[in-house]
Amino acid sequence: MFALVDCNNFYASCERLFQPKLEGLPIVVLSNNDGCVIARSNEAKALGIKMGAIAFEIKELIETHQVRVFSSNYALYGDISSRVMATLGTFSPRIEVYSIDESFIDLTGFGNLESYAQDMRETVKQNIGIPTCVGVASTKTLAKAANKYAKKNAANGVFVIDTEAKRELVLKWMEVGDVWGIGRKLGKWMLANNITTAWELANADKSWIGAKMGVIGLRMLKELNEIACIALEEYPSSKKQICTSRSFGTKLQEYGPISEAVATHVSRCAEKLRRQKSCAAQLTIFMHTNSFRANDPQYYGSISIALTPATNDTTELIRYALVALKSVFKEGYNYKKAGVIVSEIVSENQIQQVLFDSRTDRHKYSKLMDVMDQINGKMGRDKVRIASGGFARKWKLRQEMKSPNFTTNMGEILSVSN
DNA sequence: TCTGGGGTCCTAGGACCC
DNA sequence: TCTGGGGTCCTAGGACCC
Repeated sequence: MFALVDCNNFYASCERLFQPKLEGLPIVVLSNNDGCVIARSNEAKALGIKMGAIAFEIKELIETHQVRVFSSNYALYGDISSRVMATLGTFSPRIEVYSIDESFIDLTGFGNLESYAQDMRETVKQNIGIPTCVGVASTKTLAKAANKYAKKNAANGVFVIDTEAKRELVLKWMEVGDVWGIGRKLGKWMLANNITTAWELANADKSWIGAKMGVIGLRMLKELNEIACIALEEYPSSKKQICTSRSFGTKLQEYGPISEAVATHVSRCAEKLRRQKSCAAQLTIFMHTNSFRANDPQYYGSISIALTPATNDTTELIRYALVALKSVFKEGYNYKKAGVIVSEIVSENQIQQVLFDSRTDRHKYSKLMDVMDQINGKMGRDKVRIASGGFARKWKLRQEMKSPNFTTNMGEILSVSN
């Protein structure tokens, strides 16, 4: 049996943790650059604020109803997430952290699942302060469905599918578009073919689904019918591709600040590579204008270069990246976003060596990176960094309403006065 | 004025091999 | 008139997830 534990309105709940006066009030959290809504408290949902709503378009609604608005604070959410996951980890030897706010937990062999799930919820709420809901079932897809049902219908926040009647109840209640793995396109197609509920999908003609959706569809049918096809993944496999990209706070025309942004993104990618002990053999740089500004001339530039040998050295990656950037940068555009992708990722101890390496002192640089990571790990991100990342940060995000980093920065720790 | 960021898997088709 | 059988690798595009 799998439990799926999902935090309720996670980002909004995190913002409330250290500001309990916000309890009961509508809250929204905005995407990077304060662009659109990515999390809402129940009160905000009740006002009709949609997921993905564009911030400036709902300004009036926000003002009228005194909605509290936050810029996203990923340092906070990430830290709270790891605390939630650590607590959940005490409930089973096998847990898969599926996303920042969700975990699958193996409960095979556990007795009285209903009260055990209830206990997990209460412990997380007690220890961390984050509300959750729990769905339990024999496959991951059904656990997802049970969780969704619990969120809407279960007073105690828990639903266990342990009888055929309960499976039928949930699947008949669930819209087909809400099934895990059915997105916008397939959802539309299902409706056009008179499949409206998860139950109808579970009982649809196999060969017909197979023809349209291939093995993914067949797997989904099995999962909905209690045949588990998707295993618990306790240990995250290393990434095959790593991307760091950001929109700029304002539009940029000049090469200088854009190159600083790119250098900074490269540093992040290199850190992520080193954290998973791997190197990349390909580097892609992209940059583009704002496609929403219909009257602006548009440009999308991108270039990929091979790295031989594969590397995770920040200094080397930045050097390549800036050469690449020069070749795609064109004068005369209003740039909105730039990003870096590293791919063709290999384990750091399985690198194909090259005979004529331009760098003969790799071991020195590798030590340098170790030291940098150690210092930054202890003293905070970018305490030591490569100068081409710049200092003016003209490209930095708009984040006008960010809460303090209550749990990750000593300088911003909650202060209590009498 | 203002529209996020980061991933994975699968399939079809082309090019190539013996 | 007739033209085999069995593979692999790569890429682009489409779909999905949070």
